[in-house]
Amino acid sequence: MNKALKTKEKLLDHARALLWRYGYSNVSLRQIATAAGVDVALVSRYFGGKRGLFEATMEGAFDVPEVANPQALVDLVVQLFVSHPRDLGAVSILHLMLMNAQDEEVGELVRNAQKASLQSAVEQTIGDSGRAALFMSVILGMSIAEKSLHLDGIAPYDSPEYEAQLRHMLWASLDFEG
Amino acid sequence: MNKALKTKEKLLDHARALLWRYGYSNVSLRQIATAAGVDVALVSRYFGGKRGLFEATMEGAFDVPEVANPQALVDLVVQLFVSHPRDLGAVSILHLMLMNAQDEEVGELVRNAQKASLQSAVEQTIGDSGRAALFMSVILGMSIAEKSLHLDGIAPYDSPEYEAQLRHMLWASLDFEG
DNA sequence: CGGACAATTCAACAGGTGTTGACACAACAC
DNA sequence: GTGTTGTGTCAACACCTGTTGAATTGTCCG
Repeated sequence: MNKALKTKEKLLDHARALLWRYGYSNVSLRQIATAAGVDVALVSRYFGGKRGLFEATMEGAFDVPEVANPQALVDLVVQLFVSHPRDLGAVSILHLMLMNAQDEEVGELVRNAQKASLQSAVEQTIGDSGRAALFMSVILGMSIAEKSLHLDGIAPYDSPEYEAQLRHMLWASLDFEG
Repeated sequence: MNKALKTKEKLLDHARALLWRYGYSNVSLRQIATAAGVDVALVSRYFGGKRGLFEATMEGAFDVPEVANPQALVDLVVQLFVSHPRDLGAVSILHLMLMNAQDEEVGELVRNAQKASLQSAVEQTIGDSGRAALFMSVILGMSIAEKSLHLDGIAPYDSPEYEAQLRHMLWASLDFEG
């Protein structure tokens, strides 16, 4: 019983790393199983299939700490992306959104989960759903520009320039008067 | 000879519609060929394979009209996304970027083409590569938020609220002082 | 009509996918 | 020890993928 739990978590870890990063349909169960050092068949045995494995990886994925006010929210985002870019947390759920939200098979799952926890939390501390959406769009846009499109003008995550750009755009989103 | 050109273009049209929208690895040649009403084998015969077909669809994809100044650039973007959202142009090359820039097989191709034409054009009219990158990130972020994540707070493309949000964020990107 | 060549269809291929059921091995209960 | 259950391995399945070469149809010229 204990042993099985360990291999389940090994599968979950590598599934998160691969499925989130490269997208649900771009990673095969055999890749995941090989990375985890276990047999492919165990995925279907333990999680009921590929989709079940993916659903399991999303458990609590969008949980977010409570934040008092917009100022603190900006600081938190900056801290997550600039100061601790290596903490899988923020960067990897960004991959989860960017790579899987449009997938035909699991897209709705991702969108609903995001909406239910992350987005509603942001809306709550910002107060307005319009500004909250703009706030999210800044994070998404900056990330896409940097890591997916490799735009030259955007500094790497780890730099003070990136922090300045990110802060500027985040505050701009909060300044919007609808 | 003329007949072949017609079917080539039929293939190209449906390839653009499907590959750009759903991503290179999420669409099969048989889907494209069926949609175009031709045989799968013709893809390899005429374009040398799936990758060749995709490359052909990207010919001139990121070509962009010359724009005099940032003001006109903002107006153009607003016009493309708000006034004429049904014109395939802007929306579909956005899909091209969002769905394929991270693909393992054709990602670099897309990123290079984008960089070579669209991005450099934007940089030229804005004058600063940092602000230009932020400008692009606004478009990307707003699009992802609206069409991929389906954020509630963002109005649909066709509405005056969306135009106000878009204009606000675009100008904010141009206000950045690096 | 007949021939020549372009245009298209068809069947098959090798490889990869998720999933399944039968089997082998371990760990523990009695 | 034997038996039982949890745990993992293996081979095979049906299906889909991109690609290929041979066979077929279509089209225009003499």
